[in-house]
Parts: sequence; structure tokens; C-alpha cells
Amino acid sequence: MVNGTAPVAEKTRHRVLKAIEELDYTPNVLARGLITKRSGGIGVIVNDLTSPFFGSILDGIEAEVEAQGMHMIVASGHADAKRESKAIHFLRQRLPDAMIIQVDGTSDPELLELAAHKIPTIVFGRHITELGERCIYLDNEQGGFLATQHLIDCGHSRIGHIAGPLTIADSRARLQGYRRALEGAGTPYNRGWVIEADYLEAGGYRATRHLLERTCDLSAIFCSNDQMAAGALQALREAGIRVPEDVSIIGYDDIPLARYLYPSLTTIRQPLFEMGRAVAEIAFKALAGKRAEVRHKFEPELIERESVQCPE
Amino acid sequence: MVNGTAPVAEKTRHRVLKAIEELDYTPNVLARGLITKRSGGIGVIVNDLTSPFFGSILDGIEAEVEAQGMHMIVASGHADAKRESKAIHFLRQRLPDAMIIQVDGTSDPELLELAAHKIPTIVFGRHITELGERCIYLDNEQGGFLATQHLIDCGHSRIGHIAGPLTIADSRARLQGYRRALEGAGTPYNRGWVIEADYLEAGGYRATRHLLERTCDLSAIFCSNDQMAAGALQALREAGIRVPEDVSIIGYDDIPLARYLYPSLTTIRQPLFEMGRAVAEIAFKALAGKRAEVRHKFEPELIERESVQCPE
DNA sequence: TTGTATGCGTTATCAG
DNA sequence: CTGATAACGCATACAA
Repeated sequence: MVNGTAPVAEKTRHRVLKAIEELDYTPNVLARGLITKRSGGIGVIVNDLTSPFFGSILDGIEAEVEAQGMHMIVASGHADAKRESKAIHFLRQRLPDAMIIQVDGTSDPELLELAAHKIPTIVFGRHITELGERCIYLDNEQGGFLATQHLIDCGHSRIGHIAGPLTIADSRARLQGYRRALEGAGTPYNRGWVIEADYLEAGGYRATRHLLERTCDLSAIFCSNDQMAAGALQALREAGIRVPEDVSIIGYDDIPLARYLYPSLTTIRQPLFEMGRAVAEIAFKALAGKRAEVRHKFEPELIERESVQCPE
Repeated sequence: MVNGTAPVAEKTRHRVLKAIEELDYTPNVLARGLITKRSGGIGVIVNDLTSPFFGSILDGIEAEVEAQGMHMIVASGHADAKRESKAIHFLRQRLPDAMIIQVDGTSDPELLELAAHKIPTIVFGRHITELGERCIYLDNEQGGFLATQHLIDCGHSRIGHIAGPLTIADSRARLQGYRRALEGAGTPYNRGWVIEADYLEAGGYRATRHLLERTCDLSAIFCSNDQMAAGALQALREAGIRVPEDVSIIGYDDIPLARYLYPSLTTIRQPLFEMGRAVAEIAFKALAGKRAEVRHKFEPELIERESVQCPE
């Protein structure tokens, strides 16, 4: 009756409502969930809660979830298979109405199996054909290509790349896009121009210093995210190398701070917030047994600022 | 028996374990929670999941929680009384083993009432005397003082302040520290030197422009967080004002990106990660009925980098 | 040592 | 339209 299941007479209705008020009674979610197999929350798992990258995504998801009067419970998986698995099971046990999961250590088949259960499961940041509309992702290969091609269009040819951890699919895709652009321009892939780092500022800083030791003829560097680009900027500054006069830098993500770096960072924008909203919308529609009318594949976009210019 | 409650014969033990394996049986947390009033999770609520500030805190909490083999479920309250209350109740309903809450819209008495229930509740970022050891906080007034005093020690006297939203206690405390330092130096408080913003980069940028329109004789600005300082740096740069030669800037928080700004940001460090760890430790000890041997009041610390120098 | 009954707080079902 | 009762999946206490 509290949930409008049964039709009630006005009189009894009032009596009950009054009693509820007096005892400030709160329905026990656990007991209720035992029957309905529902908890009224959306489970969300992402690699890490700290970075501005996932921050924007969570923001988008939260906006939509809150608009629906629901809540999200989030956990982090740290791109590690074991931790992801624990986090996923922890969340599943709480019977969320739907799950949104962004992981890197978990394989496609495992994800497929998860999605096969009753709880609607949406995958963020991966394209799994069998999942159809239940995933949302961005073309990172194209993003890497876009970034590198922009440098090429500006007249650069000796272009380095600071990659993210190559255990992460996004990192590999961006690297792949970098190679495609380079090869399209007739520049063979040069191993010495590429270095792997960790998506953190300090990592980008160290990687840049290593790159500088290895070779000093680079005229541009494509960093696989903005945080590493911030580190690169700093390393170049300390080395007395001017950006963008001597070396151009391009980042990836367009985090809020990107435009406040010096020089302001040219970068590849991913519509993280919008993607967060969209994935939540898919979840809610799936919950209602409907298909969501949203985009599933998003396109990266070049944001031109001041850290790139023609060589010389 | 699964939880080691009863002594069992080896034989049956094996039989059960095998069955568990075969049916890949997972205990139903809800049914179990119905009895034990426990869920194996730590509920965490913070203002917002996006900012690097709360990111560091969550990182610290997570480190400790994970070390204990538990999980955390986090929700955000956005410094808004209504949203905070909803988030808190949402989490409480799930019967977390303990709760860590950082809020701004909720009053001390309300918090006290929450803490009076069975679920151990620890308050982050506020000093509530009645809660005793159940809270952990930092002296923001002292931090504001430290920042301003550093500028004064460098020889500045015309010092502006970009405050955070004054609805937030931390913002008010930092402003208070600013006033104390100024008055200690014999400089009367000047309303025109202070402006309220929103803790975001863009807000700091706009605030700085307003400040510049109002008066052009400021030789230093104390920003209530690093993100606003980043905006200030950009606004000054665009106005052709050199930092630190013409105007000194000091921030607050020491977010990871602070040292990668240009010029690298002098700021007030708060041991956010350590505080996160500590608050989680208090929670676990409270769970075990013990007191935690940790610090409850943390001290802000000046981090000198390049954005401050003597005037002239 | 093992099996069995009872209760946790709901929702759902089925007579009344 | 109402009231009583079973069932959800587990822990606990007690009897076998």
C-alpha cells in the first residue's frame, strides 16, 4: 500500500500515513530487496575516483541519476582484473537496479557473462559487438590520429608520443592512431620517439626528460592525456625549451585545467560529461525495458589553443 | 558454518565446500544483513566526486578500506542540505558497517543525532566537540593565516583574497585567517580586496578580472584553493601582469597539478590523503569497539614554490 | 556433531 | 476493498 500497490480507502490511508509520521518509520531496504530484487540504486564502477577524467564521467552519470530521483553507489577497480572483479561482485550483491561498468582488466567474455544476468549492465568505454546498444564508447584510435594529424598539418614530422600504460586499451588505440597518421604522412614509425608512462603529471614529466635524453630533434610531442602533458610542459620549461616555439605539445581529454596551463593546452576533447549522461540514460531505459535514443559512439574533437604552432 | 560459526566434521565440510563450488553459490548479502545488521561496506559521503580535493581524500580512505578487505560505497552531497540528507539516508538504509561523512549543509545537531544511532559515524573536516574522537579536521583559519602571513613576511601589504563560497565553513575560516594576519600586520580589513567565488578555475578567473577592475594596487592575492589560483594566473597573464614580479599568488590545497602550473604555485598543503587514511582507521577501530591512535587535528603547511616573491 | 525450527521486515497472494 | 499468511535467504538457538 505504501508503494501504491493496492487501492485503499481514504480513511485507512490517512490513519496509516499518520502512524508512519509518528513513528518516523523507514522501510527496510534490505527486507524489501529480498522480495523485489531491487535496491533503488545504480551501481557504478570506474578505474579510479581521483582523476579529472573519471570525475567528469561520474558527474555526467550523477546528473542523470539524480534527475531520475535515484542514487548511485560507486566503487573503483583500478584497471586491475582482481580488484575489478571484487568490486563488481560487491556491487552486484547489493542488487543495484542497473550497473554501469568501466573496466580494463576484465575481458570481453567475462563482461558478456555479467551482462547475461538479470541486472541490466551497461559498459562504458568499450565496444563489444555482442552487447549491442548496451555500450558506449569513443574512437580513441581516431583521437590519436586527429592529434597527430594536426601536428603534421602544422608542418611537424618529428613527432614523439608519450603513451599511457599499454595494458589499457585506450592507450593502445591512441598509439595506433598516432602510427596511422605518421605512416599516412610517409614517416616510418620510430620506436625511440615513443615512451610509455602512467597518465600522471609526474610520469609525463619523467617521460619527457627521458625523451629529451634519447633524442633532441623532436619538434612536437603528443601526450596521451592532459595530466602527462602538464608534466611535459614543466620538463621542457626547465630544460629551457620553449613551447610552442621550439616544441609543440598536444594533450588528450580536455580536462578543466587544460586551458589554464601555460601555454594553454591544445588537446583532444572527449565529451565525457555527455557520455556519462548518455550511459545513465541507457541504463534507465533498459530498466524500463526500452531502448534509449542516444548516441553510442562518440567522436573526439580537436580543441586548438596555444601549445601547438608550426616548427621554426 | 560458512562463517566459521559452528564446528564441523571434515567430511561434511568438504561436501559443502564442493557444493558451493559447483553451484557457484553466493551468499545473499541482503538476507544476511537482515539478521546481522551488517553489510560489509563503509558508507562515504563527500561534497563532490569531481574535484582533486575530494579525490585525494577518497584515495586515502580507499587505501585503508581496501587494506581491511572491505569496500566503500560513496555518494555525493554537493554542500546542499537537502541533497546531503537524501544521500545520507540512502546510505544508512543499506546498513553500512560505518559511515564517513563530509558535509556542509547539515548542522552540527543533525550530525550529532546521526552519530547517536548504532552505525559508527565519523565526521570529516569538522570539529564537533560532542563527537570527541569521532571527527577529523584541519585548522583552516590557521591555513588562511599562514598563507597571508607568508605574503606579509615577503613584504606585501596590499593583499587581495579570492574566497570560496561563504556558505562553506572552510571558506569562512580561511577568510578569517586572512583577516587575522592582515590585522596583525596593522593593515585594516579592506572589503574591496575580497571577492567570493566558487572554487572552480573559471570562477577564479572571473574573480581576478573583477578585482583588477576594482583596484589595481594589489601586490598579492591569496586564493582559497588551487583551482581558483589557476584561473587567477591565467587572468593576470592575459592582462599582461607578470607573476610573481608584479603580483604574487598563493593557493590552497596543493593539488597534484599545483606544481605544474606556471609559475609553479606556492600554496598551503593539507595532508588530504593522510587524513583520509586516518578517518578510515578511526572508523575501523570504532567498529571493533576500540579507539584509534591517530591524530585528529591536522596542521596546514606552507609549500613554497615560484608564484610568490617580494614586491618590486 | 548434526539437523530443524524460528525470526528478521517486507511484499505478494489469496481468501474473506 | 480488506485482513491474514506465505515466502524471500539467511543466522541463530535448540533439540536430536
